[in-house]
Amino acid sequence: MLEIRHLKTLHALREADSLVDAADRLHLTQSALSHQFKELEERMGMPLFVRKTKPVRFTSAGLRLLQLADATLPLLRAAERDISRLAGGTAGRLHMAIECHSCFQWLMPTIDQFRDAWPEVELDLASGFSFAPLPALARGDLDLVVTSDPVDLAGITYVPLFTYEAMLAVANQHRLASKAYIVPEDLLPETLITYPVERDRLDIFTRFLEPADIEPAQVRTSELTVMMMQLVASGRGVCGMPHWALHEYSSRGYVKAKRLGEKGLFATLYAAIRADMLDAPYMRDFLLTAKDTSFSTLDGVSAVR
Amino acid sequence: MLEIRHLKTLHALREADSLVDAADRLHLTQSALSHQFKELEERMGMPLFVRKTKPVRFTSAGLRLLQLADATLPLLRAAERDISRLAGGTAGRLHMAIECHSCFQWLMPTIDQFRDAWPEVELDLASGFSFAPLPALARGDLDLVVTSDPVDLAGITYVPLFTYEAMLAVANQHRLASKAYIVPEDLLPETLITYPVERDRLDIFTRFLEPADIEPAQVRTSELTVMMMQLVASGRGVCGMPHWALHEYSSRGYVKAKRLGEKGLFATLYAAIRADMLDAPYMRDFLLTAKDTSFSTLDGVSAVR
DNA sequence: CGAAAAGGTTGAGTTTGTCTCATGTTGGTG
DNA sequence: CACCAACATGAGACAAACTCAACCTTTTCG
Repeated sequence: MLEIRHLKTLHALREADSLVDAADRLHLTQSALSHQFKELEERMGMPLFVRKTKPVRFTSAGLRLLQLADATLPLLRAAERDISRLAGGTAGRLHMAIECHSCFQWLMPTIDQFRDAWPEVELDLASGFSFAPLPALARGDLDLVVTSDPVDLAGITYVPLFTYEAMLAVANQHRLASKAYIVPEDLLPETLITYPVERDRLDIFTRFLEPADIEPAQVRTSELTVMMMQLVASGRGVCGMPHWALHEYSSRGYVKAKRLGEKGLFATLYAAIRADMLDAPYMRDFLLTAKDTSFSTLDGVSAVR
Repeated sequence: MLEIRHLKTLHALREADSLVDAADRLHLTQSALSHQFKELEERMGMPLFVRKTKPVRFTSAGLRLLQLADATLPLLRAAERDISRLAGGTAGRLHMAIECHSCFQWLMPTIDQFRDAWPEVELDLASGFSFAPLPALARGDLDLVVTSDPVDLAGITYVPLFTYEAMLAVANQHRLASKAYIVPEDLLPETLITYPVERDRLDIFTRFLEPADIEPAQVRTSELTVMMMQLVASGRGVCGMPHWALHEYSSRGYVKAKRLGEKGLFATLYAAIRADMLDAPYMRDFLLTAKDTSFSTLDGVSAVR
């Protein structure tokens, strides 16, 4: 019924002040506009503007449609721009979210580097998200989610970034500090410090304590890594943490990092993206950059920054 | 380039879970949709969805267009609904603004009555407007403005509602209370109470005091009519006011209403509307109702409510 | 005052686009 | 292996939208 062409014509007519002028702007003949309006006004059942005046005057119906044009045409242009960016591949959008709470410090250098290489790509990082990130990814609201447990979802692929060891941070003089590795039972009398998230998103519960059916004496949470290290160092608890996040503190002798289980507890971080985004050159580059950065961070004799 | 049809098809495709199904909903053949998408994807330079899966899976580009569809299709529907209301004439919109500060109490019974007669018409009354109402009327943001000074504006017509006399309210024992009528000089030593609006919108200045080049000893403002009457009754000032607004107070002996000038100061209230709205039946009826109500109010032995 | 210019309408003819119909292709399934 | 379901493709039908040319109407200006 109503077409975008009509909205564009109305819009042009407001800018111009006659049909002739508007036709020029639209690269059409004046006759075309006349026909167009005749038919549209017939369909609408009333005139849309008064032709005799200069500039033309719109009727209430015309004004209502202009209002619609003002609301929709910009949206349309924005979408078309986004699409052509997607097609071009040198620019686009990269809205991220991270599930892994201690990934900030690792992600930042990646982002910094990426921003230099792809200044045209619109970067955004949703951190404290109140929504489920994977559905948002599938819906198109997000473009990349960093997660450690890949769930099978149509259209979503997981690109492994790196594997790390989750370790236990204990105070230097802690009774566990001299053990070769930690077993679940060791945590029975301990206070465990975690990030304030659900248990089933913490590997130390899902893959270490719960399989052995062990519950620590106490569990407390903290938002900040430094705060957690503070608590651990002063002997008020222990905490599980990626060894690369721990490195900064253990290498300076603040705390000791202990292996969890005889063979260690390893986890892999994945970048979840929509399958078709694998083709976007900037996405390929981001993933490579992320892997590179993680290697230098992991082997890092240098402190994590 | 991009057409509404495409957005509708995409939308239908998301609800359905195959091209065949979507085609059914749109009352088209599957072939039509296939052609449509082929051409659209060609224009966009990339696929919009994956066909092999059930339900279909959208690519990033497809999701972006769906987002556009979600944003624009509702706007479109709303506009079409408004237009068909305008055409039908039994329903529509009537957003009003009043320039005349003391018109509320007069307008209310009109509105009450109108609402009963035209329940389908969406009524709104913008009172404390920070914007200029007449341009808003021309733009289509408003549909009716009650004003006492009609300025010539393309496409705007003024329908006279009623003529009233502006009078001066004074305390019963006031020195002016016994005069047959008030002359500008009488106000020289007085405190004049007005509504808090610009002077050039107050008839007592523009058409009574300023022509005689008289300035009252003091001018103070008040928002509420009752408050102004209170001040007048206790002898702390005088105020100009439509006689119908004054009637409630003067008829009960709280204040006295005096004529301004020998022949009185008369003003006419107009309803400003866009010319083409004169044809809308509900608008015609509103204007008639307004005139009727104003008559009963004006002759009103009954108090204004 | 009359002619030219400018804005708009209308009808005919042409182009373009969009649908249907018929048929071909592909991937999964009893 | 044949069949089915989903989708693709080509040809033709039809409608929509544009251009061209002629015509009407109002304004402008010598």
